[in-house]
Amino acid sequence: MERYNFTEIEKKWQEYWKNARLFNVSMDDSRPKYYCLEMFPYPSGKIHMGHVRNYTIADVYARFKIMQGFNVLHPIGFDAFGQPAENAAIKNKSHPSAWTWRCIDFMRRELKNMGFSYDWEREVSTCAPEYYRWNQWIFLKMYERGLAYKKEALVNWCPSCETTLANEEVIDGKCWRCKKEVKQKDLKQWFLKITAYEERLLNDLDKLPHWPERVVAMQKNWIGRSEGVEIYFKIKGSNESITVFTTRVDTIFGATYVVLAPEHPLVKKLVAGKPQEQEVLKFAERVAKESKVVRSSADVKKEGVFTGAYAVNPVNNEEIPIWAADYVLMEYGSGAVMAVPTHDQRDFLFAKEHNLTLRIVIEDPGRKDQNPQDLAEAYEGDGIQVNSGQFNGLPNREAKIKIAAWMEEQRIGKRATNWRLRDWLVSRQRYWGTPIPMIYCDKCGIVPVPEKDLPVVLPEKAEFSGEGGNPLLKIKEFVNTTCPKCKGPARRETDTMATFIDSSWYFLRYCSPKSDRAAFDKKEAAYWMPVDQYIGGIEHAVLHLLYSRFFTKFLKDIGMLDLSASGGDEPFINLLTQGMVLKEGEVMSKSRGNIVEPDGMIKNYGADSLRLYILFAAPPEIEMNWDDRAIEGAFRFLNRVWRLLDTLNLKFPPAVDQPSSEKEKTLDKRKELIRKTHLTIKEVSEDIQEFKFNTAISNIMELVNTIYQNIDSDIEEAVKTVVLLLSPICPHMAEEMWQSLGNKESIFKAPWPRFDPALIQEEKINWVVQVNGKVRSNIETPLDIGEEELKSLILSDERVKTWMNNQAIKKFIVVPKKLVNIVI
RNA sequence: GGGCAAGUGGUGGAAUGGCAUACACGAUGGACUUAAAAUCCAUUGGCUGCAAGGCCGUAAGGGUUCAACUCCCUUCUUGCCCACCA
Repeated sequence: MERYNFTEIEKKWQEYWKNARLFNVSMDDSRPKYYCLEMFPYPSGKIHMGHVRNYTIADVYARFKIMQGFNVLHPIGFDAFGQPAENAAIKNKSHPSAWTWRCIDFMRRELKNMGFSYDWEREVSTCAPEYYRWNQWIFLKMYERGLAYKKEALVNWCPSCETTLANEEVIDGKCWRCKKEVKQKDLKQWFLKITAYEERLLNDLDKLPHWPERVVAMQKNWIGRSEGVEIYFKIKGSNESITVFTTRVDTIFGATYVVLAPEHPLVKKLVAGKPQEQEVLKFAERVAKESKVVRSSADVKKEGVFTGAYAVNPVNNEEIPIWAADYVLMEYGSGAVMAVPTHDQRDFLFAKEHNLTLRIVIEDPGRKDQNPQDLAEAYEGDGIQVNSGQFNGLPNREAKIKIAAWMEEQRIGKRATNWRLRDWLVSRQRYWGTPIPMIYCDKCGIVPVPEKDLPVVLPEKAEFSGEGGNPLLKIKEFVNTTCPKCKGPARRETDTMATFIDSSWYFLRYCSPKSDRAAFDKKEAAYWMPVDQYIGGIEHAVLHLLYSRFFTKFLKDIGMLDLSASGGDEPFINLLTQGMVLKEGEVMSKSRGNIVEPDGMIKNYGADSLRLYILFAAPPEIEMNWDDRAIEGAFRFLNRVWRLLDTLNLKFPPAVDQPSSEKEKTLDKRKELIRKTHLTIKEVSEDIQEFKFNTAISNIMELVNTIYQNIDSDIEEAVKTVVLLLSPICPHMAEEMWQSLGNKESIFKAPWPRFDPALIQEEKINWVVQVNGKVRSNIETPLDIGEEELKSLILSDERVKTWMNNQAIKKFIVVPKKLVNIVI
């Protein structure tokens, strides 16, 4: 037989799948549906090993589910808007559109070479007007409901990308894309009111038991709910008051000063006309210029100035100084805090620096009657209230509740919940994105583009010089328009949408990708949604996954999306976050020059070898280290499987007059092989179901090894099983072998094999015998042995006797069918 | 600073209370070959012993248990996330 010609075979079956429309699906109530989704790629030009790993995991699962009888939706598309295309256009003096579509063509071909089971008729690209039209439509729906709004705010500005960024896109004070430092800028920008959903986004995380815990933790962290009390401090000699938020109201009697963020609006008012005015304003100005990175680094010395004004602590009417300091952030809470230096480390450091009053109000149970001046650091633990008026003597946790209630009664405070989540800034001052469908009219103000006028098409003619900001600003035909209300002259919004909007609902578009009546067909979406299995990188744990959850809830609320089948409003039921692919412990990157190209691997070893290797090397969730030599091992294994066909075809019927001892031996071998075959079906099915592909593969390898060890018995059933079990992982070779085994239809029309529990039963038990917990012997017994019989058998074992050395048995522990431990 | 995850042969990893190192990669030796490739066979945690065997061994230390890579505590290291969040 000819050797395994993967190039030819892989091409043959990819053609076959396409022509037979094997993976093109439609609604079918006779079978359970299964929606298997991977995070669609940004078309940067080439697929990389990260994509290969992500999509191979998904593909194995999709094919596995097909064979299990599910109606499997497994789509792909391209997240095609975004800045790299624009940068490439500037660099190559071309157009982002041309660049993007070229990249898409290239990547599509590469994906096809991998043999993924996509329904290619559902492919979407977010940069097509048929797609982004619905971004605009959803935006308008949000605008109608007050969830899209424009406001002037201090926003994150990346000077190098020349655009604004969402909070989620600022990592360590730097731009997530170009890693340059982000500046703060006062701009009027479009926001989506994701905070209107904060409570649901938080609480519904508990309805996602099949999400990785750390993703849930990261989202909880990001939404950042904290409960506490808002307290109102009157300002001495003024009608104004300062609102502060605290989670430690039990320390209120220890508040010895109040601190405002330097940019707090009250600061200017407080210092007006005071001797401190110049100093304070200068300080505020200096802090405002500081970047987020500098300001938020924890080891920086806390700086601040006294405003000259005093506040009144409402619980004891004490007058305490008001300071402005850089360690208080305007973005969080009310931009003002009550400072309790004895019980908050930041306040402690600041108070020490500026010689402010310290008063202990919660006693450290380990150090009673301490002098506050002797403290080396703030005590943030629990204890008993002291110096706290009528609350003295209470444990602080109890006091916390009582003080809050009392303050509400006295109307000097109110229980409050604070959230870290901010509204989503979606305006981008870039060309290559969805135009925000809004019009500015001098007479009518902000006017939304009427639905019938959608899409607002991105004009083709634009110049990409890289200078002078957004190219859309310079396109007169685009900017100048008429007001839909008064028909007078008006201007279009030139900001485009953040591309994370595109990916916040693409999984819905896949359900009916061609629909020109709606973003998605309600019936189709009701059938396919929610996504049963979502697979992608951990880097989207907050951004994309949070935004998609928000969009899904919104679309359900406006009656677009019917998720009654799943009883919730979450888009993704199961989530798998795959690990990265590394080379020698480092991320593959151009600058490091350590990129392994999937294309080259396909050429040398075939897609099946690549798929097999990438799954075998490590469990999907953890990072894997690429090893050029190990993929050869995968290739060798596939050849070893392939050669089984030779063995089968060369087989002669067994000689009739075999000696009886030989016959028995053959029978034994056959039994052994059947047992191993059924055991492997069981193990591999369980492993694939749980994404344990590496052990699934090692189990298949063991079965292949067993076949070779019993090569002179009847191996046909075992070989057939190997081919079936391997088919989701190495689909091309499996199809070819399946055909060689005499099957006329695709292996993916065949049912997933089942095991017979009776056949995997062991005929004997091999007991592990321990003496004092150490393995000392092995004993074989029939299945139905009684405990007494077992005991006497074991105690008569020579090795056991030696180790027991006639000592009395203290305990005799039997683990059924496995192990015995004799304690002496 | 807080949170989460992980640490097992030369390497990737397996075992999640019950024979630690399955399955591979690599290495060494051998068979086949004029030779090479491919393939096949054997060995492959450490120490010790002629051998049978014994002892040690899952980052370090302690604990629970008849039994611990697995559970608990302490420490160290690495990775990720969050972070002057009041």
